[in-house]
Amino acid sequence: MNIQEVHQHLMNHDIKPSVQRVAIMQYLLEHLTHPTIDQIYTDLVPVMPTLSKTTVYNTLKLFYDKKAVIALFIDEKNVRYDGDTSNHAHFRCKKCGIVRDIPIEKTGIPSFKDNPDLHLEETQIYFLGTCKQCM
Amino acid sequence: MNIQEVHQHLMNHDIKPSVQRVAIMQYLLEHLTHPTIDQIYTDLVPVMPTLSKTTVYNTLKLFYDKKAVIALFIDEKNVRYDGDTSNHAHFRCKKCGIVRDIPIEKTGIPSFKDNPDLHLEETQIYFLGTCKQCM
DNA sequence: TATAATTTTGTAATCATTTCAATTTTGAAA
DNA sequence: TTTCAAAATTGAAATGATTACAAAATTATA
Repeated sequence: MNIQEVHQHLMNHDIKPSVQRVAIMQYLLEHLTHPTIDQIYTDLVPVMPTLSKTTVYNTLKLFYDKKAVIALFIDEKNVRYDGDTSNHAHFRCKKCGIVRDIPIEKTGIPSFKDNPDLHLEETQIYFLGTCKQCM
Repeated sequence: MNIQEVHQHLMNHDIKPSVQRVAIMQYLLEHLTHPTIDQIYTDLVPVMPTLSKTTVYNTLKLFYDKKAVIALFIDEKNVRYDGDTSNHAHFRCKKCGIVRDIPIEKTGIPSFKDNPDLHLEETQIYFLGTCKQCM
């Protein structure tokens, strides 16, 4: 996705684009590997040397609040982010830590109809176990 | 649940009982409020003054590894624990932070049949949103 | 009882995240 | 273009959860 498209993508989510925001969103859209803040920062600093880690934190909080990214709490160590906001689940291998996407059939998603006293904003489905390589 | 029953409960999970382990498990079984390590420690120290927070960490890691408790990563701040290991989901209010149990109809649980290259150990379903009080 | 293994404890270290004030950038108005 | 205010970025310091580790205490075993 080129810069203009990322720019527009941010605008669509009511986020004022800046050089840093575009770079971070572009990174997320091109790296669907559920990176942590540190991974994003470490990968972007070489091409954007003035980038501050605080900016990465600020920016991802903003993206999350605007629902432009998914925040994954699947890992107790650090939060991971996913630029793919479509409906899907995640699997984490307890041994090597890798996080994989798991497609969810629409019928497989737990419903929330019977809780009128709770306003649902997001549903997170995590599978934990062992991947083939670690078995 | 009395001490003998908690003792047996630990044995059933292949956990060697100790005074601390029994106290912590009893606390978890009697407080299904998804407490954090700090909450458990703070509540138990008055009745067990020599208790160390490290012991609470060690013990809950052990319980989790033995699948005697559920660990909730629903909160990016800290891990929460649930002595109820039966199949259920959780809701967290983004405003006040309260974590509630959500019963899940068996049919509502996403299946994992189509992933023979992944060994599934646990499924976590989190709903995030706003509770009635905060609306 | 003596000894070994396990568990508990407290301190110090680690590391992700937040706070905060200063600096820089942006955008609008003159 | 210049000026000014608001917004965004930055870096350093603080916070707070968790882990590492070694000593002390407890428990199990010979």
